[in-house]
Amino acid sequence: MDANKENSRQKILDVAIQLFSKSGFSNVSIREIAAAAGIKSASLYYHFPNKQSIYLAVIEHSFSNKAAVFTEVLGADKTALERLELFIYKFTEIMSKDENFRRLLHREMLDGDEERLKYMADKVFKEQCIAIGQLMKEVSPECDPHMMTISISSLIIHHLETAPIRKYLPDYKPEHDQPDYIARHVYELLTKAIIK
Amino acid sequence: MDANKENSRQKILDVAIQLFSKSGFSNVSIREIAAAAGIKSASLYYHFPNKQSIYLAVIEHSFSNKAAVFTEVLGADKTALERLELFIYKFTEIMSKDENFRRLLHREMLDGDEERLKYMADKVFKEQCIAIGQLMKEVSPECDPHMMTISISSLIIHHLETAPIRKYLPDYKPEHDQPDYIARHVYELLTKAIIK
DNA sequence: GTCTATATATGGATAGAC
DNA sequence: GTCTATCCATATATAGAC
Repeated sequence: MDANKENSRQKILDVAIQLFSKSGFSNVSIREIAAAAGIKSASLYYHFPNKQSIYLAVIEHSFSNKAAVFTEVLGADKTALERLELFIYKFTEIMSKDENFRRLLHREMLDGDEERLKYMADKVFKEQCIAIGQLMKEVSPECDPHMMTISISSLIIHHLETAPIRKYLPDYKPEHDQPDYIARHVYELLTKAIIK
Repeated sequence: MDANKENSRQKILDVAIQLFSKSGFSNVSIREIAAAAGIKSASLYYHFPNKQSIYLAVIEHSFSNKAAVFTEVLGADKTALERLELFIYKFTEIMSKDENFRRLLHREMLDGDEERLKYMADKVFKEQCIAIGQLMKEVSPECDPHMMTISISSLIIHHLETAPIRKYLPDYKPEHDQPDYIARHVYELLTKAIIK
């Protein structure tokens, strides 16, 4: 039946995102994906023409709908500074939960070709970047919106992404891994100068 | 002669760091490394027992001597704030020049096992983290030294590392890629609150 | 130290039955 | 839609000559 076709396709994508996120494109075999999806590798070729197309479907599926999440927060009926705070907390929370997305993003930054990077820029980031840039100019008119936007996302993503190594670094405390702690740190870093 | 042995070994490491940095461990073949080093793949096994050992040698070679570079800057006879500024500019400049190191680091964060992450923490970062943490407490006694240290390095590394995609993002200007511009942005972000 | 030749394994992909 | 069987390319690694 038709339901099986969609079921299998979805199952393949579900296991593939996990595997690709964990190990990267070339460290995941067709056989591995098929086994995790509960079918034989030949059957997988009924749903996708080749390995590359699975990966691209994973990227597209994983990156779509990310842009829309923050539109609400960034357009809320609050002061600019309140919206900034809200965005930082929301962004940290969402990024903290979606490790697959974070790692795929990370991998694409290293190995994505020009076409894929442009796709990500246009379809995943552009809309939010404009909104955050706008917000930053409201908060601080003379700032560089491009640099500030990158800085904010960098701070949040990097604190989350460095968790595996930070625990071996000086002054580490378990609460450093908690989304709210990270969000607070980032918000205060932006709004309070370290010198009085 | 003995010189040839060391020459070949060094040549292999030199080409291997470039290839591993560019494509990652599993996307580089022994044949590729051998060809780039000007020998046949069988000859490569005279110098290294297997592919993994080449990679580990590359990591060790590439990551050693990184820790010492900043000791001078961080120990300079200046005010804490001046040392912070000096460190940020120096760190940005060095990271900007050594793309191989940056990308290997990036890859290790994704794929490094516990042992390699611990090695990196101890041998590459620990010493500097302590120095920067100390410096930050001098500049701002009530700050969280662990979070501040990660934040500073994140900001710098991420601005450099996102260069390939930033050019497709809103408000991008070519000077955003220049080390001095990035360093200035980071220093001002830390020292000037975005709200007055 | 470097070579040629080759053993051996694994992975992507296809053919054709059910 | 999924299977079994198989082709073919590529990769790591070894054997043994020079």
